Amino acid sequence: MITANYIQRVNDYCHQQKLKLTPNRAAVLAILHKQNAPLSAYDVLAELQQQQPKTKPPTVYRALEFLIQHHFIQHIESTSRYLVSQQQESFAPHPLLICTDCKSVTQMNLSSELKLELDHFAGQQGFSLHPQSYEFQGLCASCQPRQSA
Amino acid sequence: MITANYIQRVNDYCHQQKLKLTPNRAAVLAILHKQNAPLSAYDVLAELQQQQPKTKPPTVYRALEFLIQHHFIQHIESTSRYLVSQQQESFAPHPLLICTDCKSVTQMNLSSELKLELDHFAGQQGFSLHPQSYEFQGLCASCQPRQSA
DNA sequence: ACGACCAATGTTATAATGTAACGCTCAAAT
DNA sequence: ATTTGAGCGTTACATTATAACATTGGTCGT
Repeated sequence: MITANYIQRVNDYCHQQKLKLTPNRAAVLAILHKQNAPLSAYDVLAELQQQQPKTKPPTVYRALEFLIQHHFIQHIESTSRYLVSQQQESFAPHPLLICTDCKSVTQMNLSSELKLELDHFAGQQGFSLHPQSYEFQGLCASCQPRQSA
Repeated sequence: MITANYIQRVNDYCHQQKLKLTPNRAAVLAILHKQNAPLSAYDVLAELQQQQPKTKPPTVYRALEFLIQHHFIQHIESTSRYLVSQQQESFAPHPLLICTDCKSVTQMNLSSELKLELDHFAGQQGFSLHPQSYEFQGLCASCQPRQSA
């Protein structure tokens, strides 16, 4: 999806929900969408500074915080990167698969049965899970040891 | 379990496995075990410096790396803390529940069926999961909004 | 015993990530 | 018209982590 169209769509959604997609926030989201890859806050900062050289870290972090809170992006904890959420009908996070070797990230879909089971196990410890804010570590297809034939 | 006994047990295990639990590594593990709570690398450093004032960050990070690699401790990615793995029969990580409010952490047990299902979903994306290196975000019992009766 | 080797550690310096605190502005609410 | 509060600018700093190189100390082959 073209970034401009995507931003427009997010903008519409924000109007509906009475959220303010300010120019800063839109710019940060656009940068993440255009790259479509996990970026560090300072990667985003560097991009922003192309447009507005005086931008400082808190500006970026504040925008990221807003975008995370409303599920437009996800914070990848294990690599300190930020990624646009793959969107189906609505804006929501997805469980992430993190390759511990090459650090690549894939968004995963879990069945609703499986989500219920996870809720159940978490509930045994008194926890209520945020929907789909999970990270799983493993090895991606390219980083798995090859079979010797 | 008393820390001295625990360290002894780890030491025995390391001998069996031909791993070297050096004094540094043992000291770091003992600190984490004694506190039995998620500690930052610099918390550990401060403790170590009580015993050996000239200790520097790389010493701690190297010990942590060893301890993580062999599953004696886990790195909590979302809070940059380190925690002794709860041990059943063997040394292995556990899925973690992280409270996004108070940052408390609980180790969770999943059924083996559930683990298989997770492997299945990850496999659809070509991923092979490391056993139980998962983090789930949610709210712990104390941080959940109360029902108004 | 001797030296070659290698893993672990010591040491210096710095990189990368994230935040506290304060003040300004501007639009919305009263 | 004032008040209020969210968003942002700015300074300074805190926290987390690592690169790079020197040193030590034990193990192995000869």
